Amino acid sequence: MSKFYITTPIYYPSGNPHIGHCYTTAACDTIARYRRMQGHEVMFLTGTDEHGLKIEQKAAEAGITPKEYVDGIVEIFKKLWSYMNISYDRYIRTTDDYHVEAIQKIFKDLYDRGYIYKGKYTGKYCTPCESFWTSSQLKNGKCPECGRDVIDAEEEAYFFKMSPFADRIEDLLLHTDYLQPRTRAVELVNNFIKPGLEDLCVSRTSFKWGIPVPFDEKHVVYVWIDALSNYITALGYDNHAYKDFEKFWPADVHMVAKDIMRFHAIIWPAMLMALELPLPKHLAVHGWITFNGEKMSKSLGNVVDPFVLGERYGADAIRYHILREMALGADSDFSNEIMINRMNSDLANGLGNLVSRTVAMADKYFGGTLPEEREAAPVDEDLIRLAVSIRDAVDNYFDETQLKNALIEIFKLVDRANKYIDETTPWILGKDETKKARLASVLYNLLESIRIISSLLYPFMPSTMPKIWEQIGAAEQDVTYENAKKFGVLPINVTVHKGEILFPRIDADKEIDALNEIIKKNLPAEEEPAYEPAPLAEEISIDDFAKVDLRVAKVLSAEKVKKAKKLLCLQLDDGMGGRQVVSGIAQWYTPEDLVGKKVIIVANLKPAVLCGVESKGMICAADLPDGSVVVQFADDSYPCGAKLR
RNA sequence: CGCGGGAUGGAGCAGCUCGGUAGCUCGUCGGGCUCAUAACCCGAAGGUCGUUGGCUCAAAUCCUUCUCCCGCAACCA
Repeated sequence: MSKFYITTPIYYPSGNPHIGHCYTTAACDTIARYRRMQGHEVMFLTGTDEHGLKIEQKAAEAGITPKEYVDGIVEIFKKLWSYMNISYDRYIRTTDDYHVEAIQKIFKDLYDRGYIYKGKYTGKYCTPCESFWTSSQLKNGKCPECGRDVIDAEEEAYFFKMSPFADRIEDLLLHTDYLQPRTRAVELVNNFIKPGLEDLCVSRTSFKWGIPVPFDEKHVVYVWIDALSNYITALGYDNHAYKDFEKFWPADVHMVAKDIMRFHAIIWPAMLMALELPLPKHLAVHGWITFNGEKMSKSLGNVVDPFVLGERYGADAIRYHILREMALGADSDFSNEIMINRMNSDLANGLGNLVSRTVAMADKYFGGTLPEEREAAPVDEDLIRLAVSIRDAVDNYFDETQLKNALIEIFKLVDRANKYIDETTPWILGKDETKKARLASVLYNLLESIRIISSLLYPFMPSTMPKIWEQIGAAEQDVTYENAKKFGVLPINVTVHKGEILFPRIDADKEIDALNEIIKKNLPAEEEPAYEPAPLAEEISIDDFAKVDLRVAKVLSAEKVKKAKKLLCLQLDDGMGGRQVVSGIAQWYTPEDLVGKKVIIVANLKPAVLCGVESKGMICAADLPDGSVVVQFADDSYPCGAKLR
């Protein structure tokens, strides 16, 4: 028996799971179930990445220990997975003892091999938050957490050498089918490999909630090694908790969302190369689920609670919707309208109704049990031909991780079967005693089509398909992968059982109203985030202030900086010969808005180069609560160059 | 000229690798049917396949110009 190892990322439990987590996990679950059906020995791994500063802070806010905090959220993740029928084989938590032990060994191993060395990490540091930020994380040059000033600082840290692996990674991305879809390979290579791979900072001293570096206890292992290694520690690599490493490694598929593609496309292979381990076969990257076109986020107030959706429509309907809607690589928009349309047209009108009408007719005309007499007709052939061909097509799509297309393929048979009913008009046959044999054939062919459909659909909707099997009188041995390619599997005198409606039709208008109601109610966002002015900066003396030279200047001309989204380049008359200033206000002001107006500038600011354009000074403007910026215009009567104090 | 992706009937997408009747889902309109969850089936309307030029007997498909969108990178001094 061949093996198949598939993983979700390990999720960061700094908040409750949302529909995006559901997508990745449901997709992996579907693949895992399909592979099991095919007879592979499957290892399906998911878990949580539980260390780091953010967890430490969240726990502190809640007044509990980090472990207590993550325990609570992990509970919710597991509950959701059980609710969504996720058949994971193993759940790894980075706080598990065996993982901690293994990470320490791996870190030491990499150090001994010479790939990890001690160095200095420099960055922008916010003292009150005790956090380092990269300059791109800063907001308006200030700490993104608290809005206060940051200082240049450095801390001692361990680094992982990336450069030795650059060539091999480039080859992996460009010349193998590791990355699925391949569209982003060139982008990764151009942006990260060609400019030179920077060594990776793999330890921190600025927070405590992590795995201590074994030979230098004031450091904790930073996320890369801690989290990415889960894919091997969960199999027992460098630990004694499990013994499956030899059997399951390398992974067949790591599935991730595009935001963490880079780590899995570059860092993870580099680590494995350093450890001299085989590389995973595929990295399947999917897009984000957007909500009414916007990226899902709590602050936008559009998080759809999977528990709420599941309660209303059932886990299978949600699984179907997200798997049917999402294509590998691309984002897909999630809205209540799209979701309800999909569930109504495919599940209720298409599949559900097909089962319902077929079973109802068998019941009505034959009391539930088909007679053994048969009469074939040419019109049957097309249906049967399609029915036995579906499995191969689905196989191919699974090999390419194209679950959406697999579903489309299966539903072609649903449509074909519904059409077959019209072609054969069983309700007319039913009125003619001499047509009983023909009628039995028609119904049998329909039941067989449904059997094949439901067998192949089982990995997608594992709780509803058994209900269909019950209704069409299929036994467990009838709905195997093997039989999904055969026609004529059900007993000739099969007995159907009328059952509940599988997918109730949803009243779209009412339902959308109801959902909007719920969204509104669930959002504490109603507490209009009162405008919180940024915290007061540190007190300064009059001498400090005297260092700042504020001047009035007139905008002579302005133009957008090419290649920059936010920057305007302004030529100013500062009464001192003129100067050029670049300002990040292009989103809120056009050049015409500014020309001729007078502004206040910080005139003695050290010049800097932004996007290749020199800027001498900065324009004074106010930050608004919604993130926009308002320029402080000066009265036209002020002379250019006038000094403010 | 930073890198990459995209622009196809009202909406959302496929087709483009390897040129040759423009297809699917939803929506709209008309018809059929009555077994079924007001479901199902058939038909119709609706597209100069973003723009310019080119190669070709023939271009949505190959090359070129431009415009606009979206990622990534850079940037609110």
